[in-house]
Amino acid sequence: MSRPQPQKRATVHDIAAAAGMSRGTVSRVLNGGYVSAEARAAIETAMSDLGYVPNNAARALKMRRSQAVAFVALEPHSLFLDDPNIGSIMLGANAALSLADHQMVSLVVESARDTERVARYLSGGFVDGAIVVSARTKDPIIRVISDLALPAAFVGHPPDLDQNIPFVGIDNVGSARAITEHLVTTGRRRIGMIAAALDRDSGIDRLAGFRAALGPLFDETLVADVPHYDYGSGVKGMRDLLERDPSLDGVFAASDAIAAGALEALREAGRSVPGDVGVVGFDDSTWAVRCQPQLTTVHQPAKEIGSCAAQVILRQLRGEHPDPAGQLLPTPLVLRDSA
Amino acid sequence: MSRPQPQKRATVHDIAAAAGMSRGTVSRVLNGGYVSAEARAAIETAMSDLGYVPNNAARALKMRRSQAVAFVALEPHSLFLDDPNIGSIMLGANAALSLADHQMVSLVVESARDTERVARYLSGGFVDGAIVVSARTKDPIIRVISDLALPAAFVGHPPDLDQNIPFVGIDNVGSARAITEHLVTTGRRRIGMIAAALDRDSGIDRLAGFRAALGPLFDETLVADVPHYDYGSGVKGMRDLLERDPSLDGVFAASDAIAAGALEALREAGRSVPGDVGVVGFDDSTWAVRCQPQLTTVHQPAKEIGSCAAQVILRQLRGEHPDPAGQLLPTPLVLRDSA
DNA sequence: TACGGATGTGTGAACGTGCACACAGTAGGA
DNA sequence: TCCTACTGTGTGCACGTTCACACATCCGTA
Repeated sequence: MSRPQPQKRATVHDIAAAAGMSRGTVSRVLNGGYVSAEARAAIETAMSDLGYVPNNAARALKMRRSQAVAFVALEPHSLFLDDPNIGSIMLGANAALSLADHQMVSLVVESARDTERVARYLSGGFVDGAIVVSARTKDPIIRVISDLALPAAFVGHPPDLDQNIPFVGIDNVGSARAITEHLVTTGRRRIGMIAAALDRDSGIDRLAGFRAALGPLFDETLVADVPHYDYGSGVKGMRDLLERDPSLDGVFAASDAIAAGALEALREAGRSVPGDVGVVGFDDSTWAVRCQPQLTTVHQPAKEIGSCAAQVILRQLRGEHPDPAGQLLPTPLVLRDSA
Repeated sequence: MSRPQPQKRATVHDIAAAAGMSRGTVSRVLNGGYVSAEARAAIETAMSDLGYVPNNAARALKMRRSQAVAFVALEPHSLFLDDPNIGSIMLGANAALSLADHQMVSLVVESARDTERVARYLSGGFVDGAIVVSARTKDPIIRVISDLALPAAFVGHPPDLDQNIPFVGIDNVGSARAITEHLVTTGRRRIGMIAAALDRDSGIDRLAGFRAALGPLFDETLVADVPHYDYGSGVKGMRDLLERDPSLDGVFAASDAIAAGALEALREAGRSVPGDVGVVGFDDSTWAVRCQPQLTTVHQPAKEIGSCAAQVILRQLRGEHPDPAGQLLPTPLVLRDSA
């Protein structure tokens, strides 16, 4: 028969008894304090003999600290499958938290059921803070976090985000403007955009930057609106644009994946890149160097974003005020072959 | 000044006092039992008035159950950036756990520091079980799990895995054999393979299947050995193969990403696909439909693998014996344009 | 009337930890 | 001699929850 509780785990009591000491002394060995060399040695051998592992749940209950930070990915379906950045952001955050001896735990929110359960999890004392990625306007998770006053950091921020919740991101407006200007200065005149995710700050801002760069050249009809940052949307968006204006000679795609899809649609329409049409992307993800031709794009410092968000949390845990409420990281242009 | 503990959180005591009831009754409202309608109503209004949220740490301490299951991704650097399957496996596992009202928490192990901390986390009572992805031979995490007798499920299994730890995977040998046979039956005669990750079971088994399918046709010199399942490795591996035998007319790539890289190298060498060379991949990931031509490949049921691993854990938590120690999921061939 | 069962409620203990406190011994200085 | 400081150890309590048990009330029936 299988046993629900396989073997009783050793506790501080057991260690104390085995070493002929009291619980307090065991605790001091673990957490620092005055302990004689013999006592320490006796307790340490007892611990390794009995295979002692401290009980996090009890520690968290007593200390009100779990040494864990949540990494919440909202609506990750498209994120994990199409957006290569999320992985880098996670790894960046994990590396920074790891250095401070905190455990990063990633939570995935796909359904309403998930939302509720994750909200309970966040408020239940299992984590000391939360990094939230890709929150949408009015997400219930946001409410939970601000109600609880849980230390938090948003990666990108939805338009209606509470003012005093810090966020980390990039200057989407400025970067979009810069890369669009690259198209202009290299002689493109009929420039369109495949805009995506217009319900998120990133999508809205990239469109705004595009518009600002073009000024009077901006033409509303040359903006194709697609739902997601993925390859398929790129193919469809590009076909759409070509239909609206066959004389198009420049395209700003809201992501590298979209740009890759656009390249495909252009190839199928018999246009050469960068000869007939200049294409630029956004993200500098693995897509950028896989494409033929390789993409000129905006480098998004995903790893740094992750580690920066982690720092924001750690500062709050130390009781410091998160200095700049919002933090924007630099995004250099990467010039390759597509424009 | 910032306050370390923002506001005192309401406890069952506070709720009981506010509702004029005892803690026991509050607990019964939460967990079921005999409660009168009035008492229930009073307690429920008190709970929403005070914004009560149960403390998971206390519950976990008392119950010895956290209702959380870890999803441990070992050496995820390449996983998250190159392997599109890991995301689907995660989402599949999360969906299944979600249905059973369990929280999936993903842990990332990149460094030795991570290994130790994750081991502590797993043994500390914050999770009831663990799904382990992509374990390598002799990973310390494996030892921790079997020492603790923590309910576990491996996705794929390293060659030296303890016999009684259940795993979920696919029949890499059989699938590789089947897809290679497709090359043979469509008339290819000089068939090479780009083999990857020969330190993992998946890599070893795919090579074995390839060899078995070819029988006497197998030629040791037509196997290019690359370290990872990624695009860049595909490009390099294909160049290598073409150099070894320019008359090659078929290639089995150990992953779709590798196949995509191979297509690139073939294009650069002026070979047509599938005209001159037939190419087949493995995974049926998003790569497969992005390529030109689209890939004939082996469908890997990533989502099902995840949910199956979750089921294995849930069964163990119910005290059932994990019925089949190892479970292999079917992998249909997907015929597209590349061979 | 008395009894057993169903329904409803309160109380004490325990989960495993860390910390405040109490206590004991030693040493140095006024 | 007394006071203080430092080192080393043991004890009680609290963190917030759940569960077993005790108690209380009501009903139907013997």
